Amino acid sequence: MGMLGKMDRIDRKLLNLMQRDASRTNVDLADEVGLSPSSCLRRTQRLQKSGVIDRIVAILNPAKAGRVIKALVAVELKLHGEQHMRRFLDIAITEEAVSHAYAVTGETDVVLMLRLRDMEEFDSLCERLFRDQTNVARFFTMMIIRTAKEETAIRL
Amino acid sequence: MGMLGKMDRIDRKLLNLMQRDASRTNVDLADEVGLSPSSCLRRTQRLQKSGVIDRIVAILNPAKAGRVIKALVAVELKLHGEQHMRRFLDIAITEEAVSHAYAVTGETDVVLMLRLRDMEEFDSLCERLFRDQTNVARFFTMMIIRTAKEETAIRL
DNA sequence: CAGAATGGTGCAATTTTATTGCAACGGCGC
DNA sequence: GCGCCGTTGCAATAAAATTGCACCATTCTG
Repeated sequence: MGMLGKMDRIDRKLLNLMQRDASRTNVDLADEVGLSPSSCLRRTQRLQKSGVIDRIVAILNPAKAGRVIKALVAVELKLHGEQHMRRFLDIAITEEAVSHAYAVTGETDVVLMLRLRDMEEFDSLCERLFRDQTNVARFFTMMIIRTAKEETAIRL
Repeated sequence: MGMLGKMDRIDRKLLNLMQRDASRTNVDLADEVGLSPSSCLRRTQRLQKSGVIDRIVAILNPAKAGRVIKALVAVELKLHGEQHMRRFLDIAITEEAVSHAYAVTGETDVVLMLRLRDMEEFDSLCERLFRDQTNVARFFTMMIIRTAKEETAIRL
């Protein structure tokens, strides 16, 4: 799995740069890491084919694209079997407002991250996910007051 | 803030496509949304300048880049004032293993998302963040067993 | 140790893409 | 109707990506 061993300092530098800004041209990146454009390009292409770089995506400004309200919900299931867990997660991940869904250890069984347009969407979501027939014993809602850090990049 | 009103169907289509794969060429995108390359390019440039597109980044495969272990930690502070909250968050966000940090409502005050190389890193992190002098009353660790969904894209 | 094999590099030629000027088109208010 | 504004497509230009090639360093092998 880990391909860190096959990577040198320049690969790591490239990955760090591209995690910050992947819109830079190959020529630009090559200049910064001190390689020729062709050589730099071969590295980035190799990093993509090997899967170290999963994909290149556009990150939107949530405030300018709607869905401003964020919340975390810790869910405790009634039935704790593997199949019950999977069933609940399958339902949860189909919801557009659910951006993250994790099975976790501890007091609760599942943690969901929500991105909501408004509280009405929260209300209707709760009705769909946390009703009697969905195997939910209890759930604890944590509205996110402030986002101090939200970092998808992996430091290398 | 919300600039959704000024966007038409093609803008939304472009944003959805670019959130999935921003490595596609402008020519390719133009073809898919049914515009000429020049016109399509002007749209994507406008979306970037207006800030709807915050940035273009490379997403790495965590398993192939280290930091395989993920955990959520709910933290309850001793002192709940605004300045105490800020002080704790300021310390937390400087930690590389802390990928997300939120101030939240509910039983606890702060939720952290951790990305760890190994449990030793978790141990040392706890010593730095959750000691007496860091204003932490209690903390609840939830190791992430399974990631059912992890979506940064915003559906439009 | 010599020679081959492997992998990475820079250069230069070629192909592809991005960028820009320009005229035309459509909606809208006056 | 007429002009205004923003958007479009086309074509020319500039920039970037891609590829073939020869060269160099390291490692493997006999």
